[in-house]
Amino acid sequence: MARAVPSGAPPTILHVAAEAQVSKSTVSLVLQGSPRIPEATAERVRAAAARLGYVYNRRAAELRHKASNTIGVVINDLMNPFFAEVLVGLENRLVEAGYTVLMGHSHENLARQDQLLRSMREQNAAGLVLCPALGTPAALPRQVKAWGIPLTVIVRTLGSSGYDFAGSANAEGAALATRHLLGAGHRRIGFLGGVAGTMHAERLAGYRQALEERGIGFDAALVLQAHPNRQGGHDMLNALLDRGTGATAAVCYNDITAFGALSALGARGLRAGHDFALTGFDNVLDAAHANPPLSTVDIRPGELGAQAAALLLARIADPGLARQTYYAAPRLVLRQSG
Amino acid sequence: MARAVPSGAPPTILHVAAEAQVSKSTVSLVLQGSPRIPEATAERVRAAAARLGYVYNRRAAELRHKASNTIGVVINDLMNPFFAEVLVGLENRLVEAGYTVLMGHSHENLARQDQLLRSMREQNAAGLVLCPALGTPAALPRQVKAWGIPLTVIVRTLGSSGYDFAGSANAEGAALATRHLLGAGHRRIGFLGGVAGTMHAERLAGYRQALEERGIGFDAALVLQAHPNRQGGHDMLNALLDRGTGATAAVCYNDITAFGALSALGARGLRAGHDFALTGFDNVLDAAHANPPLSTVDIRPGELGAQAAALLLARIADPGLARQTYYAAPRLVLRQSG
DNA sequence: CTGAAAGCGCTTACAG
DNA sequence: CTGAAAGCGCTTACAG
Repeated sequence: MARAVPSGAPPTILHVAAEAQVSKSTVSLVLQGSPRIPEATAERVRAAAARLGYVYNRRAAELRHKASNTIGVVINDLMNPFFAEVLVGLENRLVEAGYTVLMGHSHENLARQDQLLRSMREQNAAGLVLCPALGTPAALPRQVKAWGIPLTVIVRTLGSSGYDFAGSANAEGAALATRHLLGAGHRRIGFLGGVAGTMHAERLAGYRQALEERGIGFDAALVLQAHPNRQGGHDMLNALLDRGTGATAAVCYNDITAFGALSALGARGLRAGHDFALTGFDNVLDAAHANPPLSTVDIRPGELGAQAAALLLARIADPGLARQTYYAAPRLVLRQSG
Repeated sequence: MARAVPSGAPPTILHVAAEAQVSKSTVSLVLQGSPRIPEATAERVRAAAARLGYVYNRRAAELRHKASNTIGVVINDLMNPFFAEVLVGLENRLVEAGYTVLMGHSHENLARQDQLLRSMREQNAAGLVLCPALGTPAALPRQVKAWGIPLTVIVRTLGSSGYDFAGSANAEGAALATRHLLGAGHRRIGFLGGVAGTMHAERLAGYRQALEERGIGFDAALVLQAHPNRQGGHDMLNALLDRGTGATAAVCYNDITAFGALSALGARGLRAGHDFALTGFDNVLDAAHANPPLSTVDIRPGELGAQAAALLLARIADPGLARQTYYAAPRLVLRQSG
């Protein structure tokens, strides 16, 4: 049925109008689903559009309409499954709401992050979601606000106000994990942490608080820091054991750090949950099938992404809203590792 | 220094032209970096633009210019780190080339995939890269071609011609892994496979071929199938052992399947590389820090993504090109699991 | 209920 | 080397 377009160029609403014998205004109205057009006319227009293989030109519409159905999201590290899960939850909600998503990966690189944000601005994004790269200046949200683009910051904070935020209750989560280990009888518990600019300080504070509740002194020798990835977790666990700290358990900064620690334990012929106890943070999909399955603090990464999308959508709908935040309530998931 | 825009509306090239005392054509030319404008004038224009906080409106430019600097990529399953790594490689190359990427996640859902592709078309994407959801009709590339949009298919094939493709040499890779296990003395080797529509058949063929080279009969009881994820790998390994097939090793469809198998082994008190040998396929980042570290077939996921981007960019530059393909050459990476 | 006209912010020949 | 004019494909008042 597809008929060749007269000139070979893609058909526009003008062609559709001619085909359906109406004016182009009518076509435009039909395309927008306006109730002002009687169903019979609308049907004729839609049939004509289908016959010509017409494709709506969203950029033209947006230029005229001064709207945008595009949302930009820039993520710092997709190599961490936590962020991949957050992104999927985010994308899903945004697509359901009729948006299309511009995605960028900063690789924790500030220059790249800037480039990405700037190009999304040129693309006229209706909103931006940012998981800030390490070292992102706290003034960034203000800058984006000055651009007139709604912004939701996720996971990592950037100062304590001036932007909508979706993340997790970090101190509370780490305290949960620590209390669990304490309850299992451990007294020398390591903290395999992250680096400055991440949620390291908050999670460490939760660990400390749980210790204090039990009247157990804080021992800095039990706290390690590294880039919170598999290699970092691997190295920190080895350092913890090599240091002779007498640790029998460790709270890990996040799940992938714990995976690295699991691997280091295995290489030493030790089995988590038996010879040493380990907890993670995030509850990524992989945690359930780690070897052994990882006990962790569940903050539902996908849901976190979906909530971030919801905050942004609400802000776009009503820019006057008060500051919005979402903090995932942590829940301990016990498996075999500790 | 930022000066308020007269009317409160964002400045356009007209404002910049007025500010710099030139015509808007000149501004446009300067913005495009045309050599026709003398440096002194260009500098004046750039200064004026900066003063006004001017932002280039790419949609308007593209509408007029009939170009697009946007590329759509739709991925079937970001929960598999393999695809996340491919996406990162892809995105990186595309951004370096000056494009901005529209990203969609199909979740292996055909209707969603269609919706995503359609909306990227409306956004006027300059090109598309697709990792097809399970069950994608082989006619899809033809359809996209009819839209006039360059397409690169990745990882999974869709018929054997009519589109550019970036993937891996699957039979060869699986044969490599199988030969290694054979060389280590294993004779009863399981194949923990995927499902139809994935690369299952190709990888199984490689496994079979390696067996035949050694004159070892193919035993269907050693071949299992499941969704190629952690749970699938976990279940297949248990089934393989419960079946009493006498298997002492297994070639896994991909790395995450192997991770699931590693977990199942651990739950049985068995250690891969010692009590049972296991190989993966992909060499995702996690493989190096699995417990124990996973021997696998490296197909360099990030590079695969970058190559896919290169194919698409070449096709955009010259639509007349002959069919292009990239098959990652598999390389065996030996670690502790087998 | 539908049409003619203006205009969104750019680029691109075409003059001069 | 720079300016005036037309136009990309839409939407939006405004008439009728």
